Amino acid sequence: MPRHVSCNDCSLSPICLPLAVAPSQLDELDGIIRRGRPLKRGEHLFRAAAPFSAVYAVRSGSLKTYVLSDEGEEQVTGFYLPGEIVGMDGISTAHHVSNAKALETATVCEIPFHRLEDLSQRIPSLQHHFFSLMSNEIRADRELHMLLSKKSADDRVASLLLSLAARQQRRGLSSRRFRLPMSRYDIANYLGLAVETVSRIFTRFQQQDMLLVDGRDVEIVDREALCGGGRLHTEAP
Amino acid sequence: MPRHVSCNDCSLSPICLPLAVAPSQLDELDGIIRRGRPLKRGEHLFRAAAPFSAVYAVRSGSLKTYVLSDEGEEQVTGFYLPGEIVGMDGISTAHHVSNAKALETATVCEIPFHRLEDLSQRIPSLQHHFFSLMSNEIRADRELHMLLSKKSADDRVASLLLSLAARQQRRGLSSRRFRLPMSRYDIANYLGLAVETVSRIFTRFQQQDMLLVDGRDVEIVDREALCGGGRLHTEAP
DNA sequence: CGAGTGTTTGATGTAAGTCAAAATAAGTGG
DNA sequence: CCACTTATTTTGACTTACATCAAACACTCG
Repeated sequence: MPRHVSCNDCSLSPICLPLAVAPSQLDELDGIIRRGRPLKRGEHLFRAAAPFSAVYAVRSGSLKTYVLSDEGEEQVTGFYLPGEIVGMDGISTAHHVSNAKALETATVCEIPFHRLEDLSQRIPSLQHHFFSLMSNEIRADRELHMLLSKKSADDRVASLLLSLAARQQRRGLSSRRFRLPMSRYDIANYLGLAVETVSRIFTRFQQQDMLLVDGRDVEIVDREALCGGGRLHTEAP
Repeated sequence: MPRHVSCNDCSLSPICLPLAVAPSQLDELDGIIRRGRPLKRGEHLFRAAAPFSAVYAVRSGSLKTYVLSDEGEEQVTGFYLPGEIVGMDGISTAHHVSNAKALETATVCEIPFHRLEDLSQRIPSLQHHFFSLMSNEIRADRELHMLLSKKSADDRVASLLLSLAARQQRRGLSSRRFRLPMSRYDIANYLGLAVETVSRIFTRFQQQDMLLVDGRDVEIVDREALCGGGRLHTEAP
């Protein structure tokens, strides 16, 4: 992938920020974006407490965000795939509150936030889109809240798989077969489960012919069953 | 409380939207705000799937937001106290995704969202403040995520009590003694616990001289111990 | 090719859920 | 204002889903 592809030429533009900007104004957006060198697996994009100055659009690869509790234990708070925006939780505090780390080789577009704010003053649709993006993030968090507080371990894993599948689809990729960018440990941590539990659920889903698993490669065989929350083809009473 | 108090005269203005608007422009903000009749306990401010047209600033009383799962079970997603903004999760979808219900008699200021967007185009600090507000919401959700996926029932209840205390303080009220606007059921639901568990924890906190509880009236006796997550005065190893 | 992660599988423990029922509080209509 | 109904809260006995502990088994990558 070329280092200095412009928004104009970027294949992600239909699902990224450019979708909110008229073609005639796209150069203005393009002008404030800084394309960085690729991050290697394990490298940090930003760390908690570092000054907040920008949000980032993932161009390739993937990242996870996490926070450390007072006791130093890690909590994975999100996974970010190409076309998604990471770093929006730092806006209110002037410093980042989470850490962002590459799960694999990844490239991001850096969008200096104060310049994005300036631009949003002149491009109403961009302001609106950014409000929407943040609102989406809030909505996703509410769903996660439900997942963590009400749903079984099976439901949680199924739900994450379906979310990843949907996000693949949005990029025009297969929603049936894909490679998980994150470890079982990260999945478990994100979903509030033990690694062993996640591993057992993957094998069980496979035994129940809902999923084909080969390490990090997964194929969703029975989408309906997964939607039904892991409970295999149960009928309502 | 008078029906048509303006932002100028509202005691909440230092912690509400007006804090982001210069006094000279406050009338413009004031002009788009609609003050509704009080909501009675149990009345809905908005319902999921209803068209989204506004966000709301709580002026008095309190509300909870909740979503219903496919199976019809309720998940409480948040509590909103005076000075706080409710309804921001509907921005991206053009319809509300959650329900908002008054926990007690409550009054709100309705802020038509498209007019707020227009105003934000002209008042940069208002745009920034609104980005901040949403970012704050995201950050709070991340903390909740940690709470739900890593922390014990004790920690969760303690954490909610401390959050409510902090929000009391922001309004200039006592952070030691206050009245819980929500039922044990709502607390349990919000924190992903059973009602019985919450009730037991309240009594235990009282036995451990951390809390004084009389129905919904609480007094935080040992703030440190609560911060320490319910684990009574544990030292770091 | 060996050291170090990451993943799977099995055996056992426990925090918190569920079920049941009493005690208390909050409405509500006569 | 009081009797009655309906919600909310508390307490106790029992159950369970998932965590934890332990150990073998793959990758992968210097």
